[in-house]
Amino acid sequence: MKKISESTVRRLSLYLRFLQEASDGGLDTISSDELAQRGGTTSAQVRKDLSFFGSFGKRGLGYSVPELLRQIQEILGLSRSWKVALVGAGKIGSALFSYRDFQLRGFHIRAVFDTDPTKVGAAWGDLTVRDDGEMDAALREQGIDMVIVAVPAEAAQGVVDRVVKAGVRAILNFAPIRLRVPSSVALRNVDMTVELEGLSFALINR
Amino acid sequence: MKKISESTVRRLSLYLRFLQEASDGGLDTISSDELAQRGGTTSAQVRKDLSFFGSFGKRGLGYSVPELLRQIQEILGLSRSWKVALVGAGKIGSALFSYRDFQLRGFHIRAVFDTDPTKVGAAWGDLTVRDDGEMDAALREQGIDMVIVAVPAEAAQGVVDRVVKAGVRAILNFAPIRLRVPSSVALRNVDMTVELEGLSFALINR
DNA sequence: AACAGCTTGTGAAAACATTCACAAAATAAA
DNA sequence: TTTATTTTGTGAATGTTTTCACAAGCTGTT
Ligand SMILES: NC(=O)c1ccc[n+]([C@@H]2O[C@H](COP(=O)([O-])OP(=O)(O)OC[C@H]3O[C@@H](n4cnc5c(N)ncnc54)[C@H](O)[C@@H]3O)[C@@H](O)[C@H]2O)c1
Ligand SMILES: NC(=O)c1ccc[n+]([C@@H]2O[C@H](COP(=O)([O-])OP(=O)(O)OC[C@H]3O[C@@H](n4cnc5c(N)ncnc54)[C@H](O)[C@@H]3O)[C@@H](O)[C@H]2O)c1
Repeated sequence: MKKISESTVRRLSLYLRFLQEASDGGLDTISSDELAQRGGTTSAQVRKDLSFFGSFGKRGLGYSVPELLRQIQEILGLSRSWKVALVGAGKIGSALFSYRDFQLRGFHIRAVFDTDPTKVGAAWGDLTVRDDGEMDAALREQGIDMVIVAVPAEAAQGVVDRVVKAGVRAILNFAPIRLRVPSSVALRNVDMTVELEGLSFALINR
Repeated sequence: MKKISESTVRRLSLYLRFLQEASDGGLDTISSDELAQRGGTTSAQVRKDLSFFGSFGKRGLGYSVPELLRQIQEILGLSRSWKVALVGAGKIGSALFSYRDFQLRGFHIRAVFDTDPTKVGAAWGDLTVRDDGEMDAALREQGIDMVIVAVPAEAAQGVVDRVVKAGVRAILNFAPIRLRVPSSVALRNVDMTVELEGLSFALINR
């Protein structure tokens, strides 16, 4: 299969979101142009993005909202549910844990780990925060698909090495550090400092 | 001035971080190749990125760590301090508020707003959570440079319209929605669902 | 059945970003 | 001083992504 760019995948996520809104609004067809306007892109871009995966539209008409919704969910792997573990039960960890949108889209947090004895044992929803030492075995036993890393930067690489060794192949990292992972592991970083610095640059350059 | 790409700016942020580490480690020169390896890029890329802004290195030697540190801070606008307001004193808002890295890099949260009467009036550090109704005037009075939007998606566009009208020209958005802003306003989105969906796509495509 | 009005799907062109490759400059050693 | 070694800065080459532009296909109308 042809290599799909990261920007295409990001845009598919956005299209999916608009389709959901359109669907909630009772709309049943949508054109590439409408999709584009909502996403701040062009209709040609929308069509090109979709064309990597097939032809889902009807000329003269546009796309069937429920049909395209289903197709993009399929493409992105969202028709199944994913088992997620959260490492680091701190401030950002707890915000993420209670974030309903994740559940809603099929990302289910099934385990939470921390090293802090004052946090281990705490009840979080229907889970218990477990000791970090149990992580390696638990990831395998529970068949965890993805790990969210929300530990301090100094601890992050160590955690990730163990996570990778345990066979997990997708990681979402919140620590402000460039993690090293084998190329077989998918890694995304959420780096808020980089975003703020980008804004700073924009402010002084106009 | 030539247009600088967003990827270049992102990488500058990363270089800055490595330079800080190098500086803390007592290193006083660094080569484009060392910088590249830490950032998962190539030495040519590092040199090209820097070349948009000047020549900071010495052939045969590399870059002076403190000098390049200062230069990149200057380029990114980090030699001054920025006044930031936080809108939405919820779970993610409170995590962000207590995030020390922001302060450390010159982003100072100077005001927090919320609509919820049970939150308004609460003491957050040396600030008081203020009523959302006071926001428009306060942004101007305090000379706020940037706003962090951490309100529910439904409320985000409304908040942003007011923020823009109040003259703020940089926004960091956490709500899972595509905000519309005039092109004179810099906008960055932190969209965790998009990242998770990217991981999902990666998992089913190898 | 033919025509008018739209919108898709897609090669080709244009714009943009990364990598290559090497002359130029700096240092240190002979 | 000359030579060997290192690493920058940068045009040119290559690779990637976006935009353009239009034939092909679908619907509804006459
Ligand atoms: N708070 C924010 O808004 C924010 C924003 C952006 C990035 N981050 C980053 O996210 C990470 C967490 O930030 P936070 O504010 O939640 O910090 P925090 O101190 O509140 O939480 C970190 C948690 O990780 C736990 N921990 C430490 N080592 C561990 C290990 N080896 N295994 C498991 N758990 C371990 C700690 O006990 C603590 O509970 C940091 O890297 C931070 O830079 C935070
Ligand atoms: N919690 C997370 O981990 C997380 C992760 C990613 C994105 N987000 C997004 O961040 C936003 C906030 O999420 P949260 O979990 O903190 O929700 P939350 O409900 O805890 O907080 C939202 C806060 O915004 C306030 N608010 C509502 N309308 C407002 C207005 N017009 N002006 C000012 N304040 C207003 C509410 O009173 C509440 O205190 C949401 O858009 C959410 O989708 C949250």
